[in-house]
Amino acid sequence: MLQERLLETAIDHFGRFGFEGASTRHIAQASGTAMSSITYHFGGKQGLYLAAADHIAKCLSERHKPALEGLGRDATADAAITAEQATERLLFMLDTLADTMLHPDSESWARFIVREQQEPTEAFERLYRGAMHMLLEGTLRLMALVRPDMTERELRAQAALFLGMTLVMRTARASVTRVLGVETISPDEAALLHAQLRKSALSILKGPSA
Amino acid sequence: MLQERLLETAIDHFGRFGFEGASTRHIAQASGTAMSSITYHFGGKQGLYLAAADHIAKCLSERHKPALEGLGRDATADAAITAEQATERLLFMLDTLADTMLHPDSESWARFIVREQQEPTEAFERLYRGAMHMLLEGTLRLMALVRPDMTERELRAQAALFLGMTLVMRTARASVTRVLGVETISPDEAALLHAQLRKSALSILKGPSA
DNA sequence: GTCTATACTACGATAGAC
DNA sequence: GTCTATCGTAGTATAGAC
Repeated sequence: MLQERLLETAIDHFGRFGFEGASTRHIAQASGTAMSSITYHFGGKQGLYLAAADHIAKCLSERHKPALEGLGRDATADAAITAEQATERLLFMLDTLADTMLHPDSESWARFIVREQQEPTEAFERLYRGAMHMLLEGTLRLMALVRPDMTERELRAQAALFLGMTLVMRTARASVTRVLGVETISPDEAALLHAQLRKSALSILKGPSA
Repeated sequence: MLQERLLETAIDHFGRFGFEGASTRHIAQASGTAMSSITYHFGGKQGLYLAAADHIAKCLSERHKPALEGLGRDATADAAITAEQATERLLFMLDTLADTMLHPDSESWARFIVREQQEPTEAFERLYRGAMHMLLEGTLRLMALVRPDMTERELRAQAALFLGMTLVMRTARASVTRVLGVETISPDEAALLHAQLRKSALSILKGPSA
């Protein structure tokens, strides 16, 4: 499908070269079509950019659906979850997120998203509403069940730090490979990062061992 | 000084628009000079880009000098540090790094660096050698003193996660402000993030409370 | 729907005046 | 050292053929 092909090429090019640096000519050529197809299907460069953001949001939310299943539909359902269950679900969600960050697919998404994080445009709004919001609020709900002693503010700050521990595997990939002393992240290193993330999250969730 | 002005404008523009998207014309104009000054002083667009990376590395390493003082000069000096002292120094280093991430100066640096992390070029090499290497290896040295039970591999993975918890304040700023429910990070939110980072780091360093 | 052809603007590099 | 002027290339958008 031509539109799909254009979208995926667009995500790659916009992520690599930025909005201004990317060229509709190159995107069209790499998708095996003429530049004017972009005008026809997406209305222009800007339209293609926003459509690319929507596409990423859809892929991301698809990927994390299992980890969010049945969460936040209503307060009574959430209240039935025990602290132990919430902890296990939280670890599963972090695992899923880490999987995404270590998965090759996320490379082009990340380049796109990271740019939007630094200099948010309307595309970030679409990414947030389309995928991130669900993920963050789900995490918060679970954290509140595990740590009823923490204030809402503390929970939100901690959620940001949890996010950082997983995002770093993608957003600072070059530094992570250096500190691990490897060229690329092999399944071995992926397992190591997963395990260390799990241990750290558990330590944090259990709180300071007075 | 013209060169300094050009460098700072260059960091801002390259960070915002990427290497291809940035325009030497605009950089020169915003610095109040002619485009050919860039050719004269830096040899061209590429030369300016690399000089910008060096400039960031210098600023970064200057900023974290106090936290790294007297570390890693020789093994005997490090061995004299107790676990408690090492913990305190590690927390101080994380605090300093978080300060940098929350400081306005790091906004333009971050845009530049984050691009290089995704798609490393020679500029990343300069950033790493000029600043990041020192910081990461110093962190590792201290972590090894606090947790002699952890393997080298585990320590390195954990260092990456620590890095993530601080970097997120800058690299995913747009998401962090959303999850905190604020427009910008005020001193209040900065203090909250600092405190939560400290608590989390301590929990991780103490290990699972069996 | 998809292509080619074209209009217009902006890019980086460089030569030469001062 | 810093400027203006110019060259060749490449960008987006658009009109019109098929």
